[in-house]
Order: sequence, then C-alpha cells, then structure tokens
Amino acid sequence: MTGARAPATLARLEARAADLAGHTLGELAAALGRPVPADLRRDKGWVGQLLEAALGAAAGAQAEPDFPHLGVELKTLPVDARGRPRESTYVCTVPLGAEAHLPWARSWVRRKLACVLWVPVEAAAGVPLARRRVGTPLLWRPAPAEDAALRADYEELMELVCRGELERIDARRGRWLQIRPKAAHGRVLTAAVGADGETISTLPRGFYLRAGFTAALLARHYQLPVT
DNA sequence: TATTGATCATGT
DNA sequence: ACATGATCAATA
Repeated sequence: MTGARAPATLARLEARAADLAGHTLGELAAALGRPVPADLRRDKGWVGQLLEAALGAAAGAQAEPDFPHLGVELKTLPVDARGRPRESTYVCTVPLGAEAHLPWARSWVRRKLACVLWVPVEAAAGVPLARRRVGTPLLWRPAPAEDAALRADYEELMELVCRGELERIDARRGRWLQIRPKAAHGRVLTAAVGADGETISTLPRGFYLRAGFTAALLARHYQLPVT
C-alpha cells in the first residue's frame, strides 16, 4: 500500500492524525511499505510526503489544498526536543506578475493558511530518521489578531513587489511572514516587473512563515513555555 | 545558535 | 518552468 484513502470528514481526518501521534517515522514507513532514507540531504520532502500518504492526502495536486473536499492544508513541522519549530515553513510562491496586486483577502497566502493541519515531527539533530516521533496534531485557523499580523506583513512586502523594488526585499523584512528565494538553484529565473514597469528576469521567491510564528501557535495550544 | 540565502527530489 | 514537499549549510 502506498497511502490511505482520504478521510471523508474533518473529524475523521483529525482522528486519524491523532492516532499517528507517538508513532515513529520508521513505523509509518514500514506500514506504508516505504524505505527510510539514510538522511534527508537528498530527499528533503520525505517526511512531508510520508505524512501525506499516512493521512490520505491528495498526491501531486497543484494549487489545491491537500484535502480539497475539506479545504485543509497539511504541514509537517520539524520540532526540537522541547517541541519548538526548528525551521520556517514554506507557504507559497510570491506572485511577481498581475497576481501581485491581489488584496490580502483574496491572496494566495491567505487561502493557503485559511485552515492548516499542523503535524509536529521530532527533528532534533542526532535522532535517526526512523526513530523520530510524530507529535500531537493541531488543526488551525488564523485568529483575527494572527490574520491582521500576517496581513500587515503581506501588504508591506507586496507593495515593494508591485513597485518593482524586488531588490529591496530580503529575509529580514516581515515580522512573521518573510520572502526568501525558492528555486532548485541560484540560476533559475522567472519573469517579474521592474522599477520602470519593464519586464525583468529574477530568482523566484517564496513566502515563508518564521519559526517564531509557528512556535507561538503551538505554545498557545499546548501551553508550552514561551521562551 | 538563529537566521538567511541556497538547494534537493518529484510530478505536471 | 513551476508547483508540491521542505531542509541544508554558510553567515551573522
């Protein structure tokens, strides 16, 4: 078997995700008949894909949520021994053309983050991949304050994009939402609008949620210490 | 050690 | 080329 069937309801999805908590990636892989790579260096998406299969997410669907009928996006979250996120979370590509003018309410970012099933996965250095454990899942919808904070970042960043001032954007901008390169390698180019309205070629960028944002989400839900 | 900028695999 | 899934590795 390569994966489970998609849960019919939100309650079933949550229940299935809850059942995964406490199990190791090795156990999941064995149950699904998938080999465990020695490390993630050449297979960075392995953990996410394993959880997709275990939960019955639609595979290879583009520009669609992982569970289209439920409107739910699945995100695994690598966490340290204390349960705090180790990495930022990729959200989506930054629109550099006409889509760049979309207001927050209709933006790609907001759609992606409308309803997310976060699944923490142990990722402490030194713990072998097969022995890493899955944590307790969290189904999340942005609270009004979270939505407003993300909107502020989005508007600040996208204004620069719209003005053709992409060069002024680096990962330091944005309180919670940041923009960073997102490409197979540094020579990839995509079309964008320049400062004088002309078409230019530039490195594709992606929106990422800072680890501090996801840390706050988990802390609020699980009552972890906020250090 | 946290963060930024670069990169890996796969499918359409 | 761009979407999915992210982590790696150099730097601050």
